[in-house]
Amino acid sequence: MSRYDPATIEPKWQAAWTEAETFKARRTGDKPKYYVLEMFPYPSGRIHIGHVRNYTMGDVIARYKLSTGHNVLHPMGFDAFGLAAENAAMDRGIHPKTWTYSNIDDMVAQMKPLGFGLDWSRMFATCDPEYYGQQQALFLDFLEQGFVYRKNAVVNWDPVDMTVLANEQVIDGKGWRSDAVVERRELTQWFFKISDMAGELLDAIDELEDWPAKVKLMQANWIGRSRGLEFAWDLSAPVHGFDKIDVYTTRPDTLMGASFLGLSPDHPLVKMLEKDNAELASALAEMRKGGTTEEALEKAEKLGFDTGLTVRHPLDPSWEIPVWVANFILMDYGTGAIFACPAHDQRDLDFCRKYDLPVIDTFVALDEPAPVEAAAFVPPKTEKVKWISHFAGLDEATGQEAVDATIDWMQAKGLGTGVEKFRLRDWGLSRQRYWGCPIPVVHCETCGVVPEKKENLPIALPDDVTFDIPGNPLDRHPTWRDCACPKCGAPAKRETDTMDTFVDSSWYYARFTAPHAQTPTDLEDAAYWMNVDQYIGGIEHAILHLLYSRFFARAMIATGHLPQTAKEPFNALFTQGMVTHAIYQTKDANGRRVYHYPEDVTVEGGSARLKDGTDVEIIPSAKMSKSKNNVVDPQAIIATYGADTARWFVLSDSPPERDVEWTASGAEAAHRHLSRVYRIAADIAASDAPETREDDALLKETHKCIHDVTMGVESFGFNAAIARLYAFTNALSKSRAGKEAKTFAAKTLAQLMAPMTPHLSEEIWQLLGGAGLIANATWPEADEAMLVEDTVTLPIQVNGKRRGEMEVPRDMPKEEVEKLALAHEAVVRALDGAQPKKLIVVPGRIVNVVV
RNA sequence: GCCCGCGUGGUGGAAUGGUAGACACAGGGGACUUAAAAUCCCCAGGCUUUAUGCCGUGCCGGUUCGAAUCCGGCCGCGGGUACCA
Repeated sequence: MSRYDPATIEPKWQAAWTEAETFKARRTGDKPKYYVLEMFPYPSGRIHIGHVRNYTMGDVIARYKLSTGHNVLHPMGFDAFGLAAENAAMDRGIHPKTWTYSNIDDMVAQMKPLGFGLDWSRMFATCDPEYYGQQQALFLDFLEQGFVYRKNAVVNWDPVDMTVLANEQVIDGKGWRSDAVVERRELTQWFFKISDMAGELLDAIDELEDWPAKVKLMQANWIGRSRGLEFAWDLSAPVHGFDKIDVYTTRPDTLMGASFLGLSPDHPLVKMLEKDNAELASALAEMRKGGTTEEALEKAEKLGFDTGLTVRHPLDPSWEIPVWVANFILMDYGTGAIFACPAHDQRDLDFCRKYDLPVIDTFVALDEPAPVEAAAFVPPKTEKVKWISHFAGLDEATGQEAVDATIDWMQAKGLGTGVEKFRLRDWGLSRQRYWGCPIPVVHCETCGVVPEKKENLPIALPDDVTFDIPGNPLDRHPTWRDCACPKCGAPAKRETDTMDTFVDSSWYYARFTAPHAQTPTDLEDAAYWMNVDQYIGGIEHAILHLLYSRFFARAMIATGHLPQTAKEPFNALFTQGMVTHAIYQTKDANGRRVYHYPEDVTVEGGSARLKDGTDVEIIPSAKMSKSKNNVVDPQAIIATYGADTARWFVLSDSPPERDVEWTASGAEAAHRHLSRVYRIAADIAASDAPETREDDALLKETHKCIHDVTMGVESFGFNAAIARLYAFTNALSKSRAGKEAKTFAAKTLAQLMAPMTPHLSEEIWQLLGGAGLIANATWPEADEAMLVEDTVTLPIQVNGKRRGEMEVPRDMPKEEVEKLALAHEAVVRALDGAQPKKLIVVPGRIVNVVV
């Protein structure tokens, strides 16, 4: 008898699927469609075990849906623009294009042996001119529709390298290469008007029924709807044409606690003041140091500068408060100006203590009415508090009631306007980099900013660029910028900014429905295949990628590139966990970290050392990263055990949504199990056992297994489904049923395993005389009548603790269960002649006696 | 800092208000074998006075007849934080 030999069978069945075009997506009228999509990978060059896990999950769904009678679309592509290619160019002198396409070739070559049921004919990379040319066409349509505009925005500026840095290139406020302190500098940049859709994007979250609640919550918080009051403070004396300052506050009820008026360093008034105030200018320079991330801004030391100006309190013109510039006030949110109420905001309080500004209580706790000292009093908005003196006449009210009453009161007096605002900012899409999609506009001296003509698309990246000096090579290219103005024909200059790579990934799902169409999409194909029925990806994309995609779908509908029904492009979302692996690190003579490969480290009982005996520090459960040398390469596992073992193992032990720590030992065991399944099937094929009394029991087991595994696959409970398959394999192995019953059981087992271990399943299917490819076979259906047991084991609790159990008919009436339970030895002993205080019977589940 | 998760035996995990530890890994014991590998069978949360016992799901408290599960507060870890993708 032959042994399980994946090296032979895996290429054989892959060839058979290719030959039969099993996974080619087809549009036919007789079947429902199903579109399953995994977030496409960045072509780093090597697939890692996390990719294997991610794509295996998608493949399980795709193959399952194929066998339940769907036309399945399951495509693959590459998110191929981005920083890493430029870094490779700088570090190793390889052209980004060469590097990227060679990485794509390598990754495809590594993915194909895994036997994923993908329609490879639809593959594309976002750096293909065919793709980004259509993206440029989309951009032009968005521009025409008013979804795109230009404005100033801050970037990380490296003053030594004279270049813009990405946030990840800013380390502790310094440039990663130059080590210079980074500054925030303003540039004119392109923006998508996503904020116009903030309310719609927020409200529509409720429609996303099959999205994880945590993702919906994260998006809702990110969009951040708030209701507040916008009102003006009159300057005591007008300056630079300003006679008042508009502020927005979500806590207008604390207006009587105003201590100072704060301006963002980027506020227009501050920019005017800066011009003739050297002291202010130098304070602002200090405030503008450091990166642009929200985290950096939040954690930065709170700095202030007294402008010397004062404003009049809107409710009492004789009350004047000072105007300060404060670095924690964001120009992007509200009006870029606030009033501070230190008694009820910790950040304001810290600021006021630092700069010796007054702290005025406006409300106190009902139970402990103490004035604010070191900690601001910030109760939940739903908690009732006592107001010291409230202008709208409140005595005891919650914060929310006070806010609403204040807004009404201020509006009635004509002092302000209640407004709704969002935290969500417009999407800045300009990148001052080479390796991205060129923004298809032209700068003309007479016509200004002019959109490129569609017939000139794609505006392709030039190949002859170098990366020996920092900055954008498009900026210094001798000829690429030169062009004719599409409007007047005069010599003009191309825009040299390229698009954020999030643009590339915001519509690729739509492009997969017609990857070679001469327009961004083909409406018929899009109408057939959209929406993505199941989207699978990492939780790290919970906000940006998924929100931008939702925006893009709407903008594409508005510009006629998607049907109305594609407003929410992802019907169901599943966020899988990461595969993590310990990092092994030591420090060199200079105290710098040195990372070691797992194979160079001996781990024994929680401590690790190198071959030369050096102690190694173990950092557990870290995200796999090439630079940390902790990436597990699936190639070795596939070479040793085959793709099915790798696929089975990555699904078997952990729930798919959870992070999983990679250990090598499990792969061996997974392979032993698959060999065992093969052996069991081969034994059955070779046997001629007649039918026995055990046939029915095995048949029943088989149907229970069909039911449980189907439920598992439908609900992403892959690990539970696999545990069930282990148990069923054990049952089949021990069963003394006859050949016919066992053949049915083994063929069913092969079918239930097929989404996970497709090659082995095809082999077993063939061995046991199954017709055609198992990939095309109809998914087995459980016979409901076989799933029901006649009796159940009821646990008996006394005071909630398990004290015994009894076997009763499944449908025994409650009264009889009670009678039996009270007669149970353990209950009799516990009662000791007394009456039970309470008797709880949950039919089919449990009995609890309270004594 | 802020937002969102997660935390269960030596290990991965199961159980989503009803028998905590299914199914595996690693470990221990046995069968088969001249021997080994492979295979098959069995054991296995902790404690102790070995029982009809006690403890036990990060920590503290609460709700409930009953909590890993729900609520409140802490601790630890992870993801995101708008130019990594």
